[in-house]
Amino acid sequence: MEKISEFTVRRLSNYYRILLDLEKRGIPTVSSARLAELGGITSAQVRKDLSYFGNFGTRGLGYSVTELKNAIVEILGLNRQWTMALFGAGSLGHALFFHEGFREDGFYFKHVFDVDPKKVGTKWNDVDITHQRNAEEVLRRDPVHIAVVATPPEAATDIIELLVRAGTKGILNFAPTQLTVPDGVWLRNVNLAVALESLSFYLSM
Amino acid sequence: MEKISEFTVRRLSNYYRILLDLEKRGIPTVSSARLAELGGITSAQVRKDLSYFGNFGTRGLGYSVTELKNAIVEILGLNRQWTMALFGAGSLGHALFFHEGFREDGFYFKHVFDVDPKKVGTKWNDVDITHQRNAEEVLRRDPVHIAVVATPPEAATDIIELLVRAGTKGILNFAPTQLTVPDGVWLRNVNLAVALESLSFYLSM
DNA sequence: TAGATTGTTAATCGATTAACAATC
DNA sequence: TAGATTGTTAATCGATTAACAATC
Repeated sequence: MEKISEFTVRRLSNYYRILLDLEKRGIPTVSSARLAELGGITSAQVRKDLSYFGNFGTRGLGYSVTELKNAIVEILGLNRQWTMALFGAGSLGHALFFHEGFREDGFYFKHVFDVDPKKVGTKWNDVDITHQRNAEEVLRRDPVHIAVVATPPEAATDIIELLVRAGTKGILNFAPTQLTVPDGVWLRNVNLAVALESLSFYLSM
Repeated sequence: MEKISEFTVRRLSNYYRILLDLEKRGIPTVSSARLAELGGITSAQVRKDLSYFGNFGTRGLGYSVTELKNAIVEILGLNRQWTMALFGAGSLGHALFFHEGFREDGFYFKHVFDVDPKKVGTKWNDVDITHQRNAEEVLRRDPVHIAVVATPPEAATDIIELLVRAGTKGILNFAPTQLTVPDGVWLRNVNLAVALESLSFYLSM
């Protein structure tokens, strides 16, 4: 397979959400031009993105909403369950754990780790909050696909190292810490401050 | 001023955080090569990014950590207070409201809006939670620089419209809704599902 | 001075867009 | 068939990197 850029993958996520909405509204087909309009991009971009993965449309007619949605579900790997472990049971961790959209997409939390003795031993839904010192052992015994790091920045580096040792292959990091991972491990950073600072930059102009 | 890309602005945010850390560790100077190493990019990229805004270094010696940090603070507009309004007092809104890093950077919430009668009338710290139907009036009387939207996706479109009417110029949107704003209004989207779907895509390969 | 490192220009790389033959 | 729209190639645009003169 030709190398797929992160840009393309992010747009696929967007097409997926747009198609879900069209399907809910009972719209049977969509053209690349309409999909582009709804996504705020060009129709050439839409067709180019899809062309990496196959031919999903019909010339003259466009795309079947349901078929294209199902194809993107396959491409993004959303046709199965993804297990996750949460590090950090603070307010951000809480928001992520209880975020409806994740479970609907097939992502669900199996483990929660924290260092706060007041939290360790309690439960969120039916998931125990475990002390972080046991995380490596727990994840070796009962691995997850993805770890979500929502701890203070100082804690993130150690957590990444234990995750690599435990064999976790996907990491979503919310801590504003520069992290590196070996080949074969996928790391995505979400930095809330960066988005705000981009606004303050453009608002200052 | 030459047009500055969003890529450059995001890297400036990163340089800022790296420089804060170097300063805290008492390191007086840094070269573009070292800054690049810490940020996981190339030294040419660092020098190019900075060159849009001025000459901050000394040939042969590199950059003064404190001076460069202060210069970036100016560039990003972090040398002042930014007022914000939060829409949606759910668990994500709660996490954002109580997020330490924002206030440290000069961003703070002045208003919180929600539609839940159980929440309206209560307070977070010293900020009243107000019914969303009064948001436009409140924001006209007491405007903010930035609105943060952490509501269900169905609510986002109406909120964006009221914000535009109220004259709010910066919007940080967490709702997975395709939104458009007129010229002069800056919108940034943060979509948590997109980051996870990018992981599931690459993990599926 | 000699070594180090910036600031900037030119070259490269990769992503987006335009254009159009294929075809429903 | 005629009009519409895909899939793909080539052209364009913009971002990154290499290279190096300037200079501390």
